[in-house]
Amino acid sequence: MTIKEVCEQFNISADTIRYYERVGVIPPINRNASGIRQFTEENINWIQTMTCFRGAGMPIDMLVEYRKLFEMGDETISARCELLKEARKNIVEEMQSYQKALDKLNYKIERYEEACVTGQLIWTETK
Amino acid sequence: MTIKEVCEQFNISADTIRYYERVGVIPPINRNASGIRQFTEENINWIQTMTCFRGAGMPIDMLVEYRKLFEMGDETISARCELLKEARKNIVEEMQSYQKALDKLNYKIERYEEACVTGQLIWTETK
DNA sequence: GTAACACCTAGAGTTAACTCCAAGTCAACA
DNA sequence: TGTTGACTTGGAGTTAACTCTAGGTGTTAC
Repeated sequence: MTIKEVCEQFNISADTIRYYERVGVIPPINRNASGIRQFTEENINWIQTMTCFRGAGMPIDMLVEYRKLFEMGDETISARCELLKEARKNIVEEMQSYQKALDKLNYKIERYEEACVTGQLIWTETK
Repeated sequence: MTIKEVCEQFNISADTIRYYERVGVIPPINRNASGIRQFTEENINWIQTMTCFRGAGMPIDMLVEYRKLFEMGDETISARCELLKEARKNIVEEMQSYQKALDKLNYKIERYEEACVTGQLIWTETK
């Protein structure tokens, strides 16, 4: 698979993929005779996982750390598990913030929609 | 209320509050005779709302835009409503990404925990 | 054979959102 | 009265995560 196809599949730029390889978010990608990246199934799986985690705000250095541990083999299984649990904790917390904002937005949007109809904007809470 | 108390209440830095005032995320705060900010109830409400929205990734310039519209009075009600709907759309999308990552994390953590017990790491999916 | 195109590298530049710094003011206390 | 500590300002610096640029190579289309 070429870089272009990967870009299209995951909707990220070629620069981003090259950057991810450079810093170690994804493994080194094999090149063909003329130096062009040829992505294997396994490469694609890494990209899929890492872009998924990035999409939930997991920082680059945490992803790099995870991959490093992975490279070190089975003796890092519990370390990887702990890392992922920490990531999960962060994500759950983030989602709670998002939910709070969503509740507030829904409340405000409702009030604004009432106001559009009635011409009266009434906040029964400051939420 | 002093800046220190506001910091403690919302767990943000004084620099951030001053920055928010400077760029227009929150209204100009009244000063006492010696130039020190005195936060009113209404100021606090703004800070509460804006930090809530920021906590869900809503960008600064969108918050500034919202406040600008608010300052302009009732004729911007529908514009504010649209802005908040767009923000909500973004947040809902973000939450979906977060949920996907969370599912993947849960799957991986389960496999890793099995592996810690059995010594066997078995991925039945590449998710 | 040459033009267009997709790719490569190294390294510099950009952006958002803070965060820090220097220099100064003011109130309260020893 | 002087020093401590919380605050002020304008402006510079930082950080993460890309994103862009310049200069180059290899493959395909006419």
